[in-house]
Amino acid sequence: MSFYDKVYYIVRQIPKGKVATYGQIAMILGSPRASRAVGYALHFNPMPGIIPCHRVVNRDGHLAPAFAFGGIDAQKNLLLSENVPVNEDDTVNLKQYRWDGVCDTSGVPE
DNA sequence: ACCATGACTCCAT
DNA sequence: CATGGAGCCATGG
Repeated sequence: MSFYDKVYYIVRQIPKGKVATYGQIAMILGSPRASRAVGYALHFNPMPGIIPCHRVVNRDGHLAPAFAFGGIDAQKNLLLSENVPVNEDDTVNLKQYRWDGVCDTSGVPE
């Protein structure tokens, strides 16, 4: 499994009604500073319908400025559909909605 | 191995 | 709070 594939695997596991940050995904993959590579991975192969990238936000909970599914508006709409409130600033309350699931690569296929 | 790229993050101004 | 510069990482040429 490539780094990117792991990213997709992790993102796919984000439970409905929760969001994860690039940094958190990177941390789960074992490289807390690879947030950049994570974002790049999602960008170059978003796999619509399979990877809920709308649940992936930056450290501020701010939605991606270049959401490929139809813009931030679409991403915001998707989050709202999952009971995840989005502020006027296009941000979510990480304090309450940050994904606190598994934090290791135990179940991540190589 | 080196350079360039990018949905990131941190620090300084 | 807005803007700019530098650091980090994985991938591809």
